[in-house]
Amino acid sequence: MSKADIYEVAKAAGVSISTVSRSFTRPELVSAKTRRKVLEIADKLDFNISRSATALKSGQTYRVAMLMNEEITSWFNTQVFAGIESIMHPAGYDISLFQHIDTPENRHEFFGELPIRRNVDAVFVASFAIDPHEVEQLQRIHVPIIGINTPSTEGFDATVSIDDEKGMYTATQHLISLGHHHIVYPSSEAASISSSIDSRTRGFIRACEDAQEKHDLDWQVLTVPRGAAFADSALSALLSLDDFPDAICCQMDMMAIPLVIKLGRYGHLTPRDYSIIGFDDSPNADTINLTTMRQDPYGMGRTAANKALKLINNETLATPHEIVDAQLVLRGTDAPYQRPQPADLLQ
Amino acid sequence: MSKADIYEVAKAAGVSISTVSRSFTRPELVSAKTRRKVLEIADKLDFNISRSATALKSGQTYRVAMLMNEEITSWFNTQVFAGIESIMHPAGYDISLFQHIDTPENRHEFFGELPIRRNVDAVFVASFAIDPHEVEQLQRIHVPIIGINTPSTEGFDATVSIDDEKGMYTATQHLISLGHHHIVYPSSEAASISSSIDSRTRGFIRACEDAQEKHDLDWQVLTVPRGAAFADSALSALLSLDDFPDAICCQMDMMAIPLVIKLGRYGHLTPRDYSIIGFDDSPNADTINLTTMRQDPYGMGRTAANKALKLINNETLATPHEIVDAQLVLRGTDAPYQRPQPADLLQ
DNA sequence: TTGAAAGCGTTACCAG
DNA sequence: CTGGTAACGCTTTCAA
Repeated sequence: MSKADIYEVAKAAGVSISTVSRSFTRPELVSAKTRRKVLEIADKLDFNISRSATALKSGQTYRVAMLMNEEITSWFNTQVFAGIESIMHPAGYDISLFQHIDTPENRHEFFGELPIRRNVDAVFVASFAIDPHEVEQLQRIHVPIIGINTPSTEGFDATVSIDDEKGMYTATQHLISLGHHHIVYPSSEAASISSSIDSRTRGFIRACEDAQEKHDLDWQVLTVPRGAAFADSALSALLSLDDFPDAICCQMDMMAIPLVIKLGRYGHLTPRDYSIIGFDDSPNADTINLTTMRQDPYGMGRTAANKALKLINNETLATPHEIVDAQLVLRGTDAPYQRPQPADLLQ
Repeated sequence: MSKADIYEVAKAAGVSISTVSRSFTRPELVSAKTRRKVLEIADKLDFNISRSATALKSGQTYRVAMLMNEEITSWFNTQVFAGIESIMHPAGYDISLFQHIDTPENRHEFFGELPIRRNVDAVFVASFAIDPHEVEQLQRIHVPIIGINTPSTEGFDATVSIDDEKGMYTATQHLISLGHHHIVYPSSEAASISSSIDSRTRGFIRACEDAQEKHDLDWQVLTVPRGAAFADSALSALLSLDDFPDAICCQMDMMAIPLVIKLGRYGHLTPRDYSIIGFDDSPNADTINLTTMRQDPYGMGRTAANKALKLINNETLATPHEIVDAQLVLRGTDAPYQRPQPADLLQ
């Protein structure tokens, strides 16, 4: 009694397979009575339309690919994925995930084989720089390519990006306008391929350079190795500075949050002793009261997905390429500059 | 020149479509020279085997469903998903996600329509209680059903679960053995359907009851409303207690982390003034040095996926149902009980 | 409103 | 090792 096919359903309902098919996919073409009967029998026989067959017949795959740097478990990737999913799933699409597309081996394998060729209806590329050659390769699959936080729009049918550079420029400016002079930017080493992280660094540098003369700044980028312990590396680098800075500008909240907590253990309290600003507004940023630049990767995923749906549907996009700004979220880790006071007076 | 089909490739390569097909899926059956030529031409013509057609032909869908409570963005869900993905993707499967399967509307819709019927090769059910009727419904799709942290193994072909109750029993025992007497368990209200959260509460209660007489305990479960602000609710409930507890036992790290940080602002410092233990070992637990019970949802996802693959392959599982224990991770938020001292002596 | 039949792109059997 | 061909389960004209 298991796995009845469309013929059995048709027979049991006393109709043709055409009618069974229509009862599911174009119910309006079938009389209410027939349809009800068909659906009822189908349910009894555990029957349902096969997506594979539908896909084959229609030429669509009802599947989209999502390429990402690193793991889906990172905050940013999860949020973008969830945003895309929230649009694509109800529209009948599954997401085929390709993680770690930023490692040389995976890149080579992926772009060499192009396993998604003819097997997805659209491709999302989240947050990594694919080089011109790879964009070309991707285009050969002849489906819409949608970028999220890609460094360039070149070769993409649509993109959504936050302006990382401008966002970090704003963050830095905020610290400068609070009167801080000694500003450090702890930065984990750039990935092998340029990513949005680098744009942020540029934003910091540009803001400092622009304000340099007027504000007599002492600023620096403090580069630490990538890896799981990057925040601890930054911490120790910070502590080993001759003068502890009066402001710290962070690449991301995942850098800022551990710093706030652990610097506290070494007697450096924010906002009393220094200001610090993060980037992302990721979980726990509000818990520690972190002032930060907010971005909305979930929303970007939704935007990207909506564009993809239109593109799949052969519609033309009014604005294929969108840039959104990060928002300054003022909380409790920033304060106007105050001349440092002898430690024993602080009690 | 776009989207060549298998016939064009065959013609261009001077072979039959059978050979083209075999060159991709059973290369060992084709001579090296022929294969190389076919692959080369296929690449030139942007051709690749269609998964939809393969799926149709083979009767498999190369798709699995994953049902989850709430959103994929939660730490637990993301980890389980990533674990499943890490096994299923290389094996050629996509994951079709069904979120919020715990809300009445979604449940009704999902189990009524059973949209995955005949459309997935396996179903993963993560961390929610489906009632007996729903298990029955699910079984009607005639594919393996694998549970992750389901409250019962009934109706599942395989399950992996952590023993939430035992884990929390252990956590509670640890606090008791440190000499704490006044222990509070802040708990967000149970979801509409029973989940692993409830097991943890039971573990706490049982541990307290078991130790009650011998240790003269004063324990309580402090229930607060669910929702985004559950940690703040717990915080204020805690602060409004007549006597502040000397130990806090938390449902999960997401409760413990904000509490540690925010209680600090109100002058309650751990481990000086109270011990606190979390559950999960989620991100930032180590940053704040939280003593907690570790679970490994990523690993559970992998285990579940491996079971699924075997089941799909009609193999029998030696141990279909596995239970793993949470591990006590001792860090810095627990200490032996000390009689509270007058506040002014603490400076 | 319904039915018959062709065809979507594979795979697998059977020949050669 | 390679080719011909039927069949997988559906959708979609075209006719009735």
